[in-house]
Amino acid sequence: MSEKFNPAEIDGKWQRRWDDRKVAYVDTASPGEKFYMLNMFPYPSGSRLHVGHGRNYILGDALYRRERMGGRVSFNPMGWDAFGLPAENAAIASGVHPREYTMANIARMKEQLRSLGLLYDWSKELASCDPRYYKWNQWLFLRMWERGLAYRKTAPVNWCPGCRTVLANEQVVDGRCDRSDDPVEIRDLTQWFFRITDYADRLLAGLEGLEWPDRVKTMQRNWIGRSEGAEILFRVPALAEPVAVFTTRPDTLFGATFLALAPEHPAASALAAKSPRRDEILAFIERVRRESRLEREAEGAQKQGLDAGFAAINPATREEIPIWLANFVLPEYGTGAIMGVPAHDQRDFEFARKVGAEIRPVYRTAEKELDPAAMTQAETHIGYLYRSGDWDGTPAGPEAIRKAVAWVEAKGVGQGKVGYRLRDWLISRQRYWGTPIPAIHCEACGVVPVPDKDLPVLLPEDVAFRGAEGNPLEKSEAFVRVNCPRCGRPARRETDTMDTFVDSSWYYLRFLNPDDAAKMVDPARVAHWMPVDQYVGGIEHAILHLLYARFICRVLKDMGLVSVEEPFARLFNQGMITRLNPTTGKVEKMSKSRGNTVSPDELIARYGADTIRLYTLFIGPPEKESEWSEEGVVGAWRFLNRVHELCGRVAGTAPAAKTSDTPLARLEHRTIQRVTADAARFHFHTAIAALMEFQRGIAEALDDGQETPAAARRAAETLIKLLHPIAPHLTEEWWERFGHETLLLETRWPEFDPELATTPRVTLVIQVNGKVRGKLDVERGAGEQEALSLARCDERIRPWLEGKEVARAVFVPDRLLNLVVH
RNA sequence: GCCGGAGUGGCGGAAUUGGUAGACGCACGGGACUUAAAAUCCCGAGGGCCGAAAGGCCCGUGCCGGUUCGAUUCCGGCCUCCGGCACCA
Repeated sequence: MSEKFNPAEIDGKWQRRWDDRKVAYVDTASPGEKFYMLNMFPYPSGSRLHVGHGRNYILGDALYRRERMGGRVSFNPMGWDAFGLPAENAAIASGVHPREYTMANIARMKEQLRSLGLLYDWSKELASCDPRYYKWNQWLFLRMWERGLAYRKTAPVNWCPGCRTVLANEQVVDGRCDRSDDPVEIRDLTQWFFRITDYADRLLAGLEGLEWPDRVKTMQRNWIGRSEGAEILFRVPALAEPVAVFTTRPDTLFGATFLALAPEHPAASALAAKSPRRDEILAFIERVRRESRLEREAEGAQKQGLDAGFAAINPATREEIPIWLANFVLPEYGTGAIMGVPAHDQRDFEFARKVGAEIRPVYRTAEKELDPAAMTQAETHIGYLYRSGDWDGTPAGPEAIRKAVAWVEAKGVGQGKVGYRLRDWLISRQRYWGTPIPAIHCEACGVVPVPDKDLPVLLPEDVAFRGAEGNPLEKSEAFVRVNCPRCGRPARRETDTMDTFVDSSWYYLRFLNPDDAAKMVDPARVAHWMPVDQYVGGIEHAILHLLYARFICRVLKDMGLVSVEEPFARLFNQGMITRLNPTTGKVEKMSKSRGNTVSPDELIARYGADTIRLYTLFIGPPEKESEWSEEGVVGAWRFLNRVHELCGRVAGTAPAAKTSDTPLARLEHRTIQRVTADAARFHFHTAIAALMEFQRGIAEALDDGQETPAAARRAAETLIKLLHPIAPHLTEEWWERFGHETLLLETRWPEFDPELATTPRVTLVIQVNGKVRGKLDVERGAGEQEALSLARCDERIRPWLEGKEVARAVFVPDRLLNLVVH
């Protein structure tokens, strides 16, 4: 009957036209109300995109087109997070250079994005593996080094044997490498760090004002892990220096019956040196250090301890307490030493029970005292203090803690302190495909920064990958051999490269001046365009990328280059797309490794980009995970064809000039209202439902002869405008066939008349005692008296009122009348 | 253990501030068109009970209770699932 539309023809035609006219180009120096839309820039992976990947780009493009039609100068750039291990691993496996591999992937991915009708300002395209980009990583590194924010230290760090590199804490998940899944080992290595801990409080405070999903903010809060407490000094007669412990419960100080050191603590080896059991102690230290993080932090891991044979003095009781070395004390948190209060801390309790340390309660209730021998667990929050000198009688809580902090400060044995779980960001990697760290090791001068004039430090391209062990940079003599910039004598270049999360921590700024050879960021453009108004990307970056970007943005602000603390005002995390896996019979995340992916290419070939876009947006609320269904795609295809057919029916008529008060006009205005509101909260699935009703309404009005073709044509033009962000190709095509010379994308979003967005008559629900007993069709604005008399006369209502007395009537205008009867 | 989120037909989901629960779509059933099929269009449908039918009644948004004329929505107590953190002192 009706011709289907031909997506192959229409898609290509409009994609070419958008390209030719450079419709997405934005002069970032130009004024005007701005909207900065940004999708997290992708890693150009070797595998093709599947429809699960498409969701966040499609959503981003729909938002971009919608905002743009709203009249704001909208910027939607795209780039490539192009450094990283997979390219290097591919090089090792196949011999093809990471650059060649990456560039081929970029070209292919770009074509895939284009085939979905996604509009980006490609004139701003950047790739982090481009020396014009990574030069500024190096420049930033040097500035941070000058400010003491980049530094080198020897520390126990996470080593992934599979990736043959160190990892940041954020990249270790359950003791395993988040990329290769290998168990992570702890090694003592000298590495480069960024001092993110200096920004812990600011990173925490900034979360308050962000329009981000609560779960992401919570995850960041937990990761920063702020806790208030005190640092308390314990004198150790055998050592010159006292040992400091960090505790959140200084109020339990009188109950501290032992001191426990992480085996990595300097005092541990110092004591070993003085001990007759030196070898035994050193062996214990060595054994714990060799445990992987996985073993040491595993759930239910056994607490192990060794009595060092020395005493410390509890500053409150002045009694001698034993010093233990314990595997559950973590070297990186607090001071690496704790005071053990077994009566009131569960971990200390378990340890005390295991090694036989004293359990001394300092809290009791009025009714009873705790009996150490009978306790089965620590009591962390009970009663009031006793056996605690002047603090006796203070109830457990903040007051007790305040008293204790004041006391240790007055006695000079400690001070109030805030502890963080957050550790400094380890940024060096022992791999090739990343930004070279601009440092030079000179025997005479030490570690010397590369002078700015020598930037960028280029990655050497002629290195061998196949069969190579370790970092190929180390074997590149041309790269390593350099003269010291300070003394001029032969020196060695640093061969570590930067974590790729350095690249992604500031790329959103570089889109504003990607070709600027003179400076990293352009403060004037940043002042106009930042923050990003809408950031869209996956939840997997909740901590890593988003925390680092917030950190670096603050560093740049402190350098006077950036005007904002927070780079991303609003964040949206799209939900995963899942699909029934035919092999396992389970609904799983769509992924290549699970073998349940759907390729957009075949679907585009069959149904066109608009169908895929529409279905992807229709599948469910975008923040939730949604299951892909092959059959569902057909529904989207049918709808677009109904739109196509409708447009064909009205194309021959000129549109009616004005909206008059007709049912169709009212439907039109109500649809504009609904779609506008739904799009504002990204709920395109309900917007599409409204558009489906609208399409049907227009078609029916035309079929019934209720409306003139001119009025239907008018309505159809509104329909395709509202549909444009979702299905841009078909709607542009009809806009042109309707005789318009402008692009639909460049028209204004329709506005609705609030008066017309309502209906003149409404259904008034009649309830009796809260149950629906009838419905009345009444004029909008009908009064209570009128409704009441209509209800009393209604045949369906009357039986429910007979012989009863209406005690009360609840009337909600235009909605319901509830009669309460007895 | 702590934090965050979710639970509605056969399925995806809707119901913006408490006011007709199930919009829209998929799948399904029936019909129209067709020689036939595909495609398309129209109609139907939460469950149970009564009725020849028109229609009517009861139940129903994870469970139990509360507030209210009225609760998917608010409050209290649970259950289940998903995600994050967790020997962080």
